[in-house]
Amino acid sequence: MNPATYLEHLNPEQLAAVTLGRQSALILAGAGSGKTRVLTTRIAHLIQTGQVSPGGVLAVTFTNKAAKEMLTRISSLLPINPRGMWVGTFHGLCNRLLRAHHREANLPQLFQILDAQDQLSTIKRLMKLLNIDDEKFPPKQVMYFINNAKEQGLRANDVDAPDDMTQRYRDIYLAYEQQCQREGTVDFAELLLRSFELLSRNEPLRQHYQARFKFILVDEFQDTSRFQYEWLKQIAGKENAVFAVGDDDQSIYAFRGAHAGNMQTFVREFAVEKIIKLEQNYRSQGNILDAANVLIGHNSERLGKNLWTAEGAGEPIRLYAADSDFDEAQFIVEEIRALIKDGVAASQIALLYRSNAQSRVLEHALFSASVPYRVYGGLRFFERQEVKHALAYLRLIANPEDDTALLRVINFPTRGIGARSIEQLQEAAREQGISLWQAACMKGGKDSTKGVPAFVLLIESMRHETTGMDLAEQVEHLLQASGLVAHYQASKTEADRVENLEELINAANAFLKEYDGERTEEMPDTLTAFLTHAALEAGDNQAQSGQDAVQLMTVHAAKGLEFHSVFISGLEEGLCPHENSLFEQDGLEEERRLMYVAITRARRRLYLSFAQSRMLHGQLRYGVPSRFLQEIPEKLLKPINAPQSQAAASSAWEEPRTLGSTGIAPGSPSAETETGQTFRIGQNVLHAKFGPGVIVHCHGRGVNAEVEVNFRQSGMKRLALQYAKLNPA
DNA sequence: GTACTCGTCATTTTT
DNA sequence: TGACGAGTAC
Repeated sequence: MNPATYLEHLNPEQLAAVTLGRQSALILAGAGSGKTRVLTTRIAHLIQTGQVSPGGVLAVTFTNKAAKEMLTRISSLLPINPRGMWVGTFHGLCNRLLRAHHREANLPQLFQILDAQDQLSTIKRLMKLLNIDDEKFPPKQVMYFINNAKEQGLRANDVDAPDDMTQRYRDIYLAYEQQCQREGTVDFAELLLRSFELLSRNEPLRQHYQARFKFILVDEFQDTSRFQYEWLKQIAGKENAVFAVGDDDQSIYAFRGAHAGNMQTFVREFAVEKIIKLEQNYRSQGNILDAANVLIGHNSERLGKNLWTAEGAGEPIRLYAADSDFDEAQFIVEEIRALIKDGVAASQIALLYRSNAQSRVLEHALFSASVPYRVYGGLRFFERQEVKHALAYLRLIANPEDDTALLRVINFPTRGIGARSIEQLQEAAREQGISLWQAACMKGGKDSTKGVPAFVLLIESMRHETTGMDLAEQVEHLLQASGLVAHYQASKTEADRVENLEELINAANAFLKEYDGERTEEMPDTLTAFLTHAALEAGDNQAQSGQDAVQLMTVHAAKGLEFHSVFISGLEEGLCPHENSLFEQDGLEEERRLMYVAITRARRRLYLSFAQSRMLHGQLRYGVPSRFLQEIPEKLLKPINAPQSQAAASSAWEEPRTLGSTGIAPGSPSAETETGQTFRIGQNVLHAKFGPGVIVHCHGRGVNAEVEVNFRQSGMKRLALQYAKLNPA
């Protein structure tokens, strides 16, 4: 394509970002401001104008989906083979690096990648072996400890252990480290750490890559963790230009290590001169953007940005106050039907919520009204147990030393190898410092038609019979030979899993088509490549795709997407913002960003709703409208109703309304104690006896001050502040 | 080994 | 409320 053509439709800021020379820059790209376009156009432009060859480009994204999208869009701009470019997730790129330099990284070339499940089961197994009480040391905590250490760049021996407890954790970490090394397995955090160490310890290698990647681009920079940032520094060196694109207002993954503060650090450490703000929004209409802008304005830790649109104000934001979660769902379904009737595609309607538990009522209502819908979340394809079983057989073919895989299938389908035999194997393996597979092979002997010897034979014959087959044939053969298909077919309750096994053959075929022609020096083995693919991208996590259906998902899952119409439901204190977040550092601001992300998903129509009562954990809870609703200017909102039920009339709703017509409870109906301590509706409190709860109703002052509190455990209580030991949470 | 019961737990999640 | 894991009984 002619450069003039693809540069033509960019706005001035986008153009400046795209055509920036070789210098580090921070692009603050607001929601819907065309950041992917900027990224891909820049890469195309750099190559087109000869500033760099494809091999000199490194682009990092957070999801495989984003990486794929980027490659597709670059290919549509440029007639080049994008293969020379390194575009991928942090983990994908680390994998590539480690495969290419496995010797230097002290790994077998065919190392296997453990997903979170595998990692946890490895830890559990190890702890059992070491006789560690899993009550005192919950395996999940151990996993968290290990990953946390790795995220700080620490090996087991580097971890500070001031007390016995930590020391014990460290011991397990050490054992885990050794176990992985023995098995040739690598977890997600290890991919990062290992490749970081590879680069930092191997100067020639580091220089090689630093010389190669002249232009480094990072997408969703606000989501980088501290360690990922260090990793970037390592590969970028001092000379190279890092082009970081991100939006601090959309940082919603702090809970899993994202550190938006990297943006400021980056500006400082990379001597960034150019900070370009992309503020023109091409997605939402004015009212929606105004609401988003005002809301996010309540956050203090911001780099500062204001979205605007060339389009008109559009429709007002609709606000619905529901009596109950049931009523809320009912309302949403009615509106959805009306929208669909007006010609909006069902797939252009999204139903967003803070936590997955909220989807149930909504699903139920949609189902009853026979509105087609699709729920995102839940198990992903490669995480399903039947698929993991099948993959375990594949893994054993590729590498029999893989204890995790062996344990997974040594007795699945059942073949008479009980817990005792397995313990014996583990015992033998530990004593002699060998793998379970080796121990199993030695246990040969008398009757090779049963038990462990039969299993050894089975795996070996599988390996022989599959040599020479292509990947899909191998998968198909293993499914049969292992007895997996027969097992599931025979099952009454799990027969549907056979479909997924068949789907695995399709996945193998699809994988072959996509990757086999492009075998690289880093990845000569198709089987390992496929297993890596399975671990690194677990596949879709949406149920039944296809079909035009309403989309249900958490706000987190909606990031990066857009819809004609968006419903944000459950806007109650305790849910959104989530009560747990209030205890966290920067928690409330992150919740507000979440709300910001949710709002900016909508193109034309936005519905906000809350319910005064909601079934949660089997208990009826009375909620108070989210403070975020009060932060949105009233003039942008159009109340659909005022609450009318008896329940509503007798509860918090009777308090004077400062916001009048919107039906939003005021921010300050409060009760004050003699000592001057005040409590207000919606506030989270802690009671000495009843534990945590939310204030639902306040009345009186001084010695007469009373509050009604909905306690998490014990439900509604009316307390006289004079006596109750109530503290703000 | 499997089917059942009981107890526990309950944001958000990609790689 | 309901999903899941561990433990128990056959």
